[in-house]
Amino acid sequence: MANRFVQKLEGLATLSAPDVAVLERVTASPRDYAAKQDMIREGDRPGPVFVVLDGWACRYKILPSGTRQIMAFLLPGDACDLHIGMLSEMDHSLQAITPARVALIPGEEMASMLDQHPRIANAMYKSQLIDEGTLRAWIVSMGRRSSIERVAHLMCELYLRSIAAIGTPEGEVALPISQIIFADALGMTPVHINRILRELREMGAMAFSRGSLRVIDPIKLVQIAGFDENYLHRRQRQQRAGLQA
Amino acid sequence: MANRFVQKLEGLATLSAPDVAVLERVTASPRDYAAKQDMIREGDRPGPVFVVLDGWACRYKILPSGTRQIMAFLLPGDACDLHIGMLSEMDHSLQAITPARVALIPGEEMASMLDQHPRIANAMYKSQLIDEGTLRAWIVSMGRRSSIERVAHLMCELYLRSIAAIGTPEGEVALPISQIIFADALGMTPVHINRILRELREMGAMAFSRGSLRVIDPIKLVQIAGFDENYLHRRQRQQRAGLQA
DNA sequence: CGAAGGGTTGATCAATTTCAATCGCGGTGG
DNA sequence: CCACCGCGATTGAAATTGATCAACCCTTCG
Repeated sequence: MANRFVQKLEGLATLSAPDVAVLERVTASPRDYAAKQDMIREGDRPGPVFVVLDGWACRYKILPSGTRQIMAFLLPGDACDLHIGMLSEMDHSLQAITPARVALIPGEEMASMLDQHPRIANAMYKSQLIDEGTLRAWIVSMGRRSSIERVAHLMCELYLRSIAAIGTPEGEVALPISQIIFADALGMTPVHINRILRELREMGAMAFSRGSLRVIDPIKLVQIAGFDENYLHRRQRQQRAGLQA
Repeated sequence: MANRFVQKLEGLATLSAPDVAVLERVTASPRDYAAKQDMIREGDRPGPVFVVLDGWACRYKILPSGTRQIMAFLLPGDACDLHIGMLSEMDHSLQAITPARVALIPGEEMASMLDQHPRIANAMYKSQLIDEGTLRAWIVSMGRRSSIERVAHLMCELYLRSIAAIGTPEGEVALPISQIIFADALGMTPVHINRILRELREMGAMAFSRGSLRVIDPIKLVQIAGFDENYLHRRQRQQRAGLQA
């Protein structure tokens, strides 16, 4: 049974048996991180490429004021930048949110893999483009959406990404995220997140509680969020379970 | 005299004469865009890679409500994503802010150049990493900085980037940006931008007027912004004029 | 059993938007 | 040459959103 990383790349390009074998090899000895453990910190010299095989992680930055901003969530199968090693210093930190299993791929190994396996390179570049699009979508949310729209939008995104990554069974999706973490991701206070979640619940759009998201009225949720899934480029992928339906 | 793109890449890696020759060739027939003209729109099928040789451009997205969010500024020498052609649909638009001269490099030509000129590939990947870091820095600003900090931060960024791109003579830097565009980039209203600019002027930190930025007290400005230039990774580059002075 | 870390709620405060006018300048047609 | 127009800049006042401050609750875990 292939790991989440291999599964994800297979969804982005048609890989040969040798391609898969190489991917299996470079992810064969993953490292485990505890929840809240930093994988690498701002200011550190970057080394290997991080690939999350299981669990959730995030990119974040702490400001002088002590507040934190999360800039991205990494779900199973997601990787940090492929060329991370080219820079002399990390400009942000990576942290496990849940206990996580992470493959560390040395820069040279990554380079030769990209060089010798064009299909892998193709899938990984696509994946990176999608990550970048997600970054841009976050900017749009933070800049121009009200807090309820912002929360709804992130929920839509995580709902789809989580299903794509984990392949969840039914209407209820596990998002192992505290309200505090949502606050750090959305640039709001935990207090306000809490109130907005209540509002969304009372509107009958969705209910989030104890790490589990239940989408009650998908159409309403998408509408509130002004959500347009095109930035996730799911058309690139094989199977796709919808949010609209 | 090499164009801005070549100059920028030379700042990121040591290029050979053949490297430079190839770069000159692929940028030899640029296209001109008028101010406010779209280069490509959300939903369009991506084609060639865009490289801005002269003038300013931006990435943006229009929301259903009609508001606009700018996600990045492209200065002379800056390029859009190298692998843009891999996706089936643009998830945002590109627009010239000023009249701009732009090289369009076909995907195949780009691919073979990256393949055959490792130094160019190196420089371009570094450049892309820096662009991504800038994206993340914007998220941090939008999420966790007050409006005065946010404005000050963007001014610091554009001051340094503009000098790096254009090589400006003295204390006064040309930023061909209206207050409306700043508002669209910072997720604020033009009215509020105006008031914040006044405040920064009255504090004696900087003065922005008619497309020209004068940094009056660099230390004060950096302090207000909580600006840490590490995300621009200027250490990667050759010459560097400071903001701290 | 006690402590810690979320989660929840109310009351108040502050930042930013919204609405509404006015101003100024560069360009254009008469 | 000059009045007019359109767009960006500027300012004031009112309305709104979200943050802050302060409790208190609940569950988990050592």
